[in-house]
Amino acid sequence: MPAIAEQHDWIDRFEGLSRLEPRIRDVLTARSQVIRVPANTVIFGPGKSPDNMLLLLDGTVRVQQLAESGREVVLYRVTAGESCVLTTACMLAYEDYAAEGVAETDITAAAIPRAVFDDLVSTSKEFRNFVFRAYSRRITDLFHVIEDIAFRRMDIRLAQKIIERADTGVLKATHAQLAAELGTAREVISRQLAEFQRRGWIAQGRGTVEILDCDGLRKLAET
Amino acid sequence: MPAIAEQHDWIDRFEGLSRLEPRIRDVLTARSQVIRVPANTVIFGPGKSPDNMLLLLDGTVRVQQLAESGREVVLYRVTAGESCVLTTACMLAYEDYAAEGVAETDITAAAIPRAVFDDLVSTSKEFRNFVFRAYSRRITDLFHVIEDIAFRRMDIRLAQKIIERADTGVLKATHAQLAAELGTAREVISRQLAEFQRRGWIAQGRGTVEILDCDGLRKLAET
DNA sequence: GCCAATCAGTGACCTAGTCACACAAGGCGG
DNA sequence: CCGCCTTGTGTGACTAGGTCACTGATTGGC
Repeated sequence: MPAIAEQHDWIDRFEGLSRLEPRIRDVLTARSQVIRVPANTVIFGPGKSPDNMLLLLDGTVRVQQLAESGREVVLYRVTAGESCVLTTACMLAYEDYAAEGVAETDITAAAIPRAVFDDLVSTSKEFRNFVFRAYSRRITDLFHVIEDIAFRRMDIRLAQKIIERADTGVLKATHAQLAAELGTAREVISRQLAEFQRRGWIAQGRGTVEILDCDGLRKLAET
Repeated sequence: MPAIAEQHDWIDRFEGLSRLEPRIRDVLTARSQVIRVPANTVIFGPGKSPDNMLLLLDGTVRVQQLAESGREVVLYRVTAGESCVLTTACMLAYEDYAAEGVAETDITAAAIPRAVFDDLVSTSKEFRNFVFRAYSRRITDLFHVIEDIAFRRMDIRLAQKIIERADTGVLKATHAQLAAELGTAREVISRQLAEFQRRGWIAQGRGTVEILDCDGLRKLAET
């Protein structure tokens, strides 16, 4: 059986939980459970609300909005060290969401049952802060999405997305995936990428975009 | 001095607070304050976070997103009997919002200081539910905005908006205001309204839209 | 009655999304 | 290794929506 300190270990991966009251740390570790979920699992979605709040330990969860037309937009990603507060919102769901959360990689997460969540919110000021800050962050993310979609040009948004998601200089994604990411149509992406290529900023392969001139992209993205 | 029952009165205007624990009702009334704010006051916005959570007793608050370009979108409205949870989010602000809340009419609201809010969340399960439900509702609203902007046609959105906001059959709003409402440009509204008029669905005046054929509009809106 | 501010209409032009394709690259069973 | 199927990409024609630069109309204030 692992020592208490070891059990507590994962909590420290959450910035917002570092100052959690010791007593609360015990409750959190004792009454939550570390779970593993394979990539591409739908964690929550229309008609599928989970009964646990998830604190992501490893991997990323993509939260996206689906339209009846089949088009999509990515709203935000939950990365390791963050909580999926919308899960909480789903648990208390006022109405069914049109959004879904998908495991983008294999993930491990601490699952906090609803009752425990309620208990923690009630008894720990630090946990309350953590939860409200997480909400705040997500709402800010949504505001950015709205601003982007409503007011920014596609070429700029695409350039940003490429920079943001191509850590190694090569982005593995099809045009269709990038379109879903930005809430537009595949053809639009194809045309924009063709233009980027013509300008020598990128090279394309089947399912990949390679950055050749990051500065070129960045200059556009910062417009 | 008003009787306790009378002091509690406003609480009952909030559906979500009807089952509040009696002890909590007392705290809420004793430690919150009813305030009045004239129309067009900016309640919160970039660089202006309030230190109270507001429960709206009368009037409406319009929450809108501003772009540097000067364009706007209305995100949602808070009406009497609802709480302005984003106010809370602002209080704990993770980051400055690009959104602002404006009193659309003269309003009266119960202001709950931050400390009291925290206290209530901690001690009352009913109040917690109320708060989380309010968050959930707002997030749902934001999802709808995203869906609308990203995937729906302007003519449909405009028709819906007209129906939604013209209770008496006459809508008092300039083209520019409708454009800000939907996050588009004034010219687009002008052209769409001209088309609606041509079809005999509406009549226009300076700053007004009169519905002539609600069924016509509705048929479009339900597409 | 005049002026300035506000509101609405319009054409030209550009960006974005839709539709209907053609075509190319890999994957795989035979 | 070949044909075939799936998936990914390219393209032209067209519609919808957004921008720009105007004009003209209405109205409230002096």
